[in-house]
Amino acid sequence: MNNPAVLIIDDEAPIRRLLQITLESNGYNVLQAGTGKEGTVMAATHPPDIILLDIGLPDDSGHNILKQLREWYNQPIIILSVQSSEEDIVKALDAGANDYLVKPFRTGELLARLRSALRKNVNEESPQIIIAGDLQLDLTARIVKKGNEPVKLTATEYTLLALFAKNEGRVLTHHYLLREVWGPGYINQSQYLRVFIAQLRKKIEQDPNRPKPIITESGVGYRFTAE
Amino acid sequence: MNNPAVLIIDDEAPIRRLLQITLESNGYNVLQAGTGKEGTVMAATHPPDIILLDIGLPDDSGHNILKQLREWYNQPIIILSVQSSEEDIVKALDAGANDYLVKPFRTGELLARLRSALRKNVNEESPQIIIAGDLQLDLTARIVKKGNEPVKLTATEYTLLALFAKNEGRVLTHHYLLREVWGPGYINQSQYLRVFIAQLRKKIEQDPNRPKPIITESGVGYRFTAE
DNA sequence: ACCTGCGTTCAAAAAATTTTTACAAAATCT
DNA sequence: AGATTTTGTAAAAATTTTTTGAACGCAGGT
Repeated sequence: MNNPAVLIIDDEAPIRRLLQITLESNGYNVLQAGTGKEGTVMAATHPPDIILLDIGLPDDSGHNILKQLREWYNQPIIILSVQSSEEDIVKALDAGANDYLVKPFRTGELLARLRSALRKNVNEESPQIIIAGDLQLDLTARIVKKGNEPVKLTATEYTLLALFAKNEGRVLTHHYLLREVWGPGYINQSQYLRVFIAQLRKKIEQDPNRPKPIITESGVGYRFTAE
Repeated sequence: MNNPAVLIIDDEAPIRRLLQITLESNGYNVLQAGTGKEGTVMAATHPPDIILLDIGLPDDSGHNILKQLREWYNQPIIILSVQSSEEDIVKALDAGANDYLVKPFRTGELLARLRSALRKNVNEESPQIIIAGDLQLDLTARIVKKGNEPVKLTATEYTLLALFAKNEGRVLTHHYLLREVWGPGYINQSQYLRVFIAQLRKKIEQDPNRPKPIITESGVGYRFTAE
């Protein structure tokens, strides 16, 4: 991964600044938020590769923010907290946190735990080239070919298709697709989805005899299949 | 995951025993090894879902064992250690450990970190697949296959079948099915149920010689059976 | 200022699904 | 066995969802 993006959610500006310096000098792109609300918005608009969340924020209990984030955010979340009680730690981990560091923490350890949390996700992203019928997706190069002809896709179309390719065979709900492609604020705009599915189909659809690669699951969502 | 298997590699028998009792009473299957060598062999012969590795063993530096395990073992490894120096922690995490707990650790925290480490693997893989005769339900992908042919189900039909599959062998009352599938306001619309049971049967019914998978319990409800 | 490409919105047509209705078949009770 | 209740099936009507075409507006480039 090139320059992973880290979102820091912490109400103490000095700590944010310290973290920013440390992280940036170690090759991370740093985003910051001073409140939980700001943090959830930023996570939605610029989804980072990992979140550092300080529990004990002014505008909302950090646990609520964690819960809120976990409803849709699937990347690692590391908790930073002055609370060292077992109860706090267990609560946060069971709410979906991946790790919990007690403040004051050691910089080297934080960096190591960041690397550890990010490592897994790298391993998961296995085949970067996906074949589906006569379709060929190169997710790293962002190139789509049908047969041997390159297919020209717009940004949104590509995001949508890539999402399908990464979840081949699985049904993706309208809800999920809208949130991933357009953002959490668009989960009711199913019309967008319909229009773009139609456009995608027009561009990537194969011989009429073959089964179509994007299957409609009426009332539920869509499924992309390689068969 | 049903009863995840945990491998404890620790040279102190009392600690192993303590861990065993704690873990078993929390629904884990426990494997034990008193030396690093024994541990690597056991991990290879009975691959556990997660490993608890005490660094500081007699026959080999724990770090070497960690490195050795990581050459092929992809499940989470949590380090337990009396060493709390930053150097040790960073070294272990960078060698592939997923977490690092300093002894003496708190039991609740250990359990929470176990859950956290296992959670990811559950989410990422292990599709929940239920087999019933020649029927195959993939509850995560929302796919139903009969033999090798995919079966096309509507949203309601699928909800109903998934409910049956999750309660295989159990009688589900009309009342219950109507409430779960259509909602609490529909518990008297038994006609809906009849129609959809008929449609489901038409789609998933097997060879006429086989017993039918959806059994009518007259006056009570229906039962789905895998045999 | 004028294109052009892209994303969004709207609306009507088409398709799929659910609900309703009516009646046949089966099971249960007396 | 006969009556009664419960269940199964088919087809229609009603509703929902999807597809499709067209048009609008914004932003970047010329």
